[in-house]
Amino acid sequence: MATIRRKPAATRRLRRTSDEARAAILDAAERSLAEIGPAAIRLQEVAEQVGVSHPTLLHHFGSREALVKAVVERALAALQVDVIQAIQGASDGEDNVPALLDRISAALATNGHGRALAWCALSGMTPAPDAQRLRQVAELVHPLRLKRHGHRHPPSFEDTLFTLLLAMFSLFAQSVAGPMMLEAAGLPAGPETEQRFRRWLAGVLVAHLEKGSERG
Amino acid sequence: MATIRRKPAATRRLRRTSDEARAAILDAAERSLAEIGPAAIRLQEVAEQVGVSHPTLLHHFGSREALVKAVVERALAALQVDVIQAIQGASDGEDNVPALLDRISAALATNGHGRALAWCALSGMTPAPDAQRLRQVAELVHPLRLKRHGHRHPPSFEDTLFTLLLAMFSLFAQSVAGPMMLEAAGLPAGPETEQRFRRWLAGVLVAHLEKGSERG
DNA sequence: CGTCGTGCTGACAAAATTGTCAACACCTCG
DNA sequence: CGAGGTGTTGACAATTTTGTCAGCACGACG
Repeated sequence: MATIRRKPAATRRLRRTSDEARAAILDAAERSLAEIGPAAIRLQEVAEQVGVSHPTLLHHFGSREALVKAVVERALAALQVDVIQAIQGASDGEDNVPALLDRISAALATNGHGRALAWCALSGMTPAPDAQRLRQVAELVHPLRLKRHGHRHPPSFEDTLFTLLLAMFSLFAQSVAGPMMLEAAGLPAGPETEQRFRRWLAGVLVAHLEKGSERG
Repeated sequence: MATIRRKPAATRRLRRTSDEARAAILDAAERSLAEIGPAAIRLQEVAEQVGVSHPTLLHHFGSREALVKAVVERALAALQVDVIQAIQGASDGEDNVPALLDRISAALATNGHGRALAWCALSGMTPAPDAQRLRQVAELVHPLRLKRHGHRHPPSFEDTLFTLLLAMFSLFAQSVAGPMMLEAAGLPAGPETEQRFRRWLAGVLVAHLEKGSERG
């Protein structure tokens, strides 16, 4: 049996370490995820972006499903880190809420991570359990709020949690459907308007957080 | 040439009017849309749900793309109607905000229309231009708010618009990512918790809407 | 410099999916 | 009851996409 004929490599073949290859592949796949969603992650297309052939992806990840899973997990982990850093970075004072919202918004925007989160929610993918990150943040913030607050009518922990939830809901929705909603509102689409809304939201949140201390 | 052999129809073949067939097909396709997204709308699967063969879908819609478009347009139109009805139905008084939020939330939940909206936003589908529905609502509500309000520091129209936007963002996000977010918050997932958040949100919104009149 | 591990590839296979087409079946109308 | 219109279908074609596999190529290491 003659051996099967092969084309000689026209150019010097690129050879990466396994980790480098996986990272390059995940980068390309993540772009597809953010643009159209998980269905857009096609082996051929991703391989083309990376500059390799599609069996290479299967070599590194085993199957398309495993690749998608890896992309999603990495994106969500990065988002989590970014959001936590945003919160910690703005924890110097509660009066810096506008900057905090901007940072979280930026974290949701980078690499389409907010959109990736939405795709996950819609696809029914259960990301790695979040270990109740929001609750942890609330447990961190609530004592500070109580300290600031007069002792009459102290706000409940649930109120702090819901306030956080409201902020996350709003920023998440803005990152996913911001342009569509702004258009429906007859507002000029664009980052300026979105930031304007965020500043307004910061005012509402602060007013709520400080409500009651004025009454005491 | 002998004519091609055909299987005789085992059972009496169902025959609908064109409109009936289209509606049945759209119903089945919408279920797929809400469950997994536009990519889940597969001719074979939808046809199976309807109980017809897949060329029937192509006969009625011409192509898969046209079918998806029809599903999306119908879903979004229905959502729009539901939301407007919810707002009008609760327009008897501003103090009925909790009921209003519940109604809009229900509109977003029925038939997964909120999820469909999210899929559209993520897929980059531009639905039929909304004719700035949110703005129209704001223009309806703002005068009422001004009338209720003392004449000192009258709220701006933009403030009313942003308040509406905040409500829509929150309810939209809750309909899409509610369970995921609640879990991250360490709250028990379920409609009770979601309603609880909505009531809390209503309180925040009302407080904001009435703010300033207390100062005057 | 040989050989060994592994990143990488072309060719092929298999399955799924969209779309085409001629023919069939049922209803309506003259 | 015959003819036309149209909803419906099985069979087929073409394309796309995932997955398999044997073998090549490049770097490391003795």
